[in-house]
Amino acid sequence: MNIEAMPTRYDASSTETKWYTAWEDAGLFQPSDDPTKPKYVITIPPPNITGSLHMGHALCYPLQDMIGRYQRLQGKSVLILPGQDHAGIATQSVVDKQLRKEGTSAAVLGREKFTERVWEWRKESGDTILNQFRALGCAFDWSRSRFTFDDEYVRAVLKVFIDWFDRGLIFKGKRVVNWDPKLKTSVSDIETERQTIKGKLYHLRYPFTDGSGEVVIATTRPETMLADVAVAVHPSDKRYDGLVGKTIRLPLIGREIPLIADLYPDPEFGTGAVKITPAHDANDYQVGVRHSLPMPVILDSEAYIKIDEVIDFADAEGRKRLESYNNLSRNEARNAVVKDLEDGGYLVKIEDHDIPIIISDRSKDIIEPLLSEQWFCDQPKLFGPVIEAVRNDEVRFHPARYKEIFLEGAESAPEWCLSRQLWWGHRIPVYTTVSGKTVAAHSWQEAETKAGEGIVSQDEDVLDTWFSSGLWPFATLGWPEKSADLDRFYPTSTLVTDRNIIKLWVARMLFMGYDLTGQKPFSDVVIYATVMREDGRRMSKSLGTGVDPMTIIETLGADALRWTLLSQTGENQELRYSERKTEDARNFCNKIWNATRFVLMNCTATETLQAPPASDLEKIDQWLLSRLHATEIAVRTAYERYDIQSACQALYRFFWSELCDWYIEISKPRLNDEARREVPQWVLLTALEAFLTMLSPIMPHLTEELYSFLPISGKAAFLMSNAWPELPAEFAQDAVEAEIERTFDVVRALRALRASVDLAAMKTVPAVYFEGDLGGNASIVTSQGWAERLEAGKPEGKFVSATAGGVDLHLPIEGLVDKEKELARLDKEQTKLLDEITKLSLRMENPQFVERAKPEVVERERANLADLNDRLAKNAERRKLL
RNA sequence: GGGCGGUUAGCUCAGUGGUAGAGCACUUCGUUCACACCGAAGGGGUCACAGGUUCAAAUCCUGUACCGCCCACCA
Repeated sequence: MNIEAMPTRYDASSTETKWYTAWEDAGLFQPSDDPTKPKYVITIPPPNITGSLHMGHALCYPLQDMIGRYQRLQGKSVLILPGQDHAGIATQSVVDKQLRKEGTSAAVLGREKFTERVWEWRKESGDTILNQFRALGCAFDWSRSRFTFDDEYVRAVLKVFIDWFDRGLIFKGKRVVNWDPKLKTSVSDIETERQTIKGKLYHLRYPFTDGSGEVVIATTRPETMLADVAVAVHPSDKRYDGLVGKTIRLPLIGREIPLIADLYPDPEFGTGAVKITPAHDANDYQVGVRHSLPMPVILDSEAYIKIDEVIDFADAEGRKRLESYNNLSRNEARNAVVKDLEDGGYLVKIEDHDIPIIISDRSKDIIEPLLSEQWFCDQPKLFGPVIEAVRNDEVRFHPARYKEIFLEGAESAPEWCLSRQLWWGHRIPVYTTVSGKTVAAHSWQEAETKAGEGIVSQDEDVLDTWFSSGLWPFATLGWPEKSADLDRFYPTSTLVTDRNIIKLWVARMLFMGYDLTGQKPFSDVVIYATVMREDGRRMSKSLGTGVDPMTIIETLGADALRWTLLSQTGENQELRYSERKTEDARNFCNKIWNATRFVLMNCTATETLQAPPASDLEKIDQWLLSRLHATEIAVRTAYERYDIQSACQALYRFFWSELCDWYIEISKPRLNDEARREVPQWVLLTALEAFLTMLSPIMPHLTEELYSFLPISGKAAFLMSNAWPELPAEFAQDAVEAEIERTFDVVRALRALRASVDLAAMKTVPAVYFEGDLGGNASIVTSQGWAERLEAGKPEGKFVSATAGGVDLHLPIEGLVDKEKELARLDKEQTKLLDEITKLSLRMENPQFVERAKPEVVERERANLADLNDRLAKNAERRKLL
């Protein structure tokens, strides 16, 4: 490397692409073939093919890359397997939206043409996000990339469905589910959002059939009363003593419905009586099941009134009314029903009320709880081994608090609605025979063979996306085939994901893994923080509050962005992003660049250096190596605990403060001296190699570039394939650290003293005097305090003084001392000293403290007090000299 | 309603029993031959509040307030 050619600014963009290509060409993204190496495996959370990079991704994927890079340095054979999720509903609605822009739609095209169209779209732009992971520097094994619609993957999905169907773990049932009337499908909870809107609470009069009075109920959805099948009260509610069992005539319709007792109604709320509409409310549905009530549906799949299931139970007048409501929208029906209730004298009152609604993420339409026939999976049964494994820490969560959160969810898991009324997804492999039997099979032919009779149809629905993603850790490795990869890489090591999908995805992978492979799919689950804006608000594309990571990468670099996010990653549940922080990170990159440039300028010897004999090392060399040793331990233990922010803190402090601010500055005189330069050269190169290696998981590009310049022996082909530093135990020297820190205190005091008399930093003064013991470190004080020489004793003439680290410093003053300024400085010091002395004396005079506190604490405080008193006395003396 | 996390310098955050820390921002000084995306010095905090435990509490316990998230949602 021609050092003169190194610019004084680090250029991230050219460096980053250069090295990414080099690593990939060298095959470094694939696991090592060496069978003796322990393995480390991550299957990344497959992003949706519709996905585009956001700040959450910019944290999640580099975090996995960083863990992988660290494990690789630890000598492991690392596989990080990437891929993508077909993301049924998300993709279908994106493509459908495109079609609508073109004046057509999925419905017009039909199932087959539509699916073809989605495939086309995927080929065009489905890989965008994976390419963005490359820009972030993610060392993923692209040769093993998987898609949940790969042929082998589809086979795995079907096999699981068929096996579980045959074992009775998957079954068809009628339940109230989240229904999206716009997309006309059931949706999972994660695809919905709960909101509260201002609405009305309608109080309605429901008369008894025998004319003996009435029950008043309250509802926010009056239009659903058309499908009411009962009114429920709490059994302990005295107001309804003796009334339960009576029959009510449903207003407008004339249907006769019972007054029943159930634990569901809250006697505190309203009149304590609840109308029961089992087909359109999840709670009502449960009541309906308990009391074997009919469950008529009055809304169609687009949420328009549909009367055929209720019409037969209405009286003549009721039928006429129902006809008038038929095909009205939810809102129209509400208005009509309320008007008719009012006209009929059934409306008691209308109150303002906050009503909870569920919004579909994709369509933004209001979710309708709707009774429909769907496929379900018996999750509660499958959760058994998982609950045990998590409880026993066979699978560990980081941060650990998610363990309890997970267990609570797992223990109360409901049945899992598997079916979606979409076209983009794995079609449910259930076939109906001529005789009406159902059979699950891989194909039409297999179904016929299995059933022993002709098949008339296949189920139209597709599977919930999470069913296929649940197989991710093993289906990507070839399961159910006994493939070499499955044998070699399963179970995987760590799963990194967002806390929002613990139940939806992590839980499914766990029980699918245990049931289907008999092993845990991974050992550790790492939950990372949500990336927020600096003001604490969410980053949201629709609100325009997002920051595009690609723009940041282009202007400030992927390494700077990685540092920004990873250096804020620990056990926190959110972090705040601002571009300013990435500018700081960019500055850190530049500092590393320039410090390395400086070292290279000072290590121009053609042959590489050997470690000097220990006796050649000065205290300051020993100090830096000791700090390096401590930093290595801090960084390694922090990485192991996924406490990335602590690792970053240790690296930052070591590099900027210890290596740059102190060691390099102190070493400059030796580096400029031919005869003495070898030791600091060796120390700098040793520290730099270790530092760059330790930092490389977080800033892979910059560190790789600088490593390539280092004139050291035994270099790895790439820093990425280097080994984690193994530092000799002799590097650790606590006593040297303490001694040097004390010397730095003296230097700081001298600099402050100079500043107090307006002496510019770095402006050399002829002499500084001192009293006390500087050990062998006087030269540090001289050079770092910018003095030509240091002399023992007190100077002649005027001077100002300071005390630190047990040393008195005297700085001669030319001309007059600025008395007022000096007095002010001494006053300030005196106030501070007196304050501390008072506090400390009180403590020392407390016999309880002396008796009960640890002896070393008492001893330390005693010494402190003596020192403070000593400094107070000196302060007084210095006043007299003014 | 239940659970979890948070509240420390102007901002963003470290700090789990022994004299309050970092980065940024701010003030003053400085372009000296690694770096002005830099260096030196400095100002700035009764650690949300109230009790308690302890010789000693930002730190442990109890309660309160506010912010955020999750779960269950009262029709």
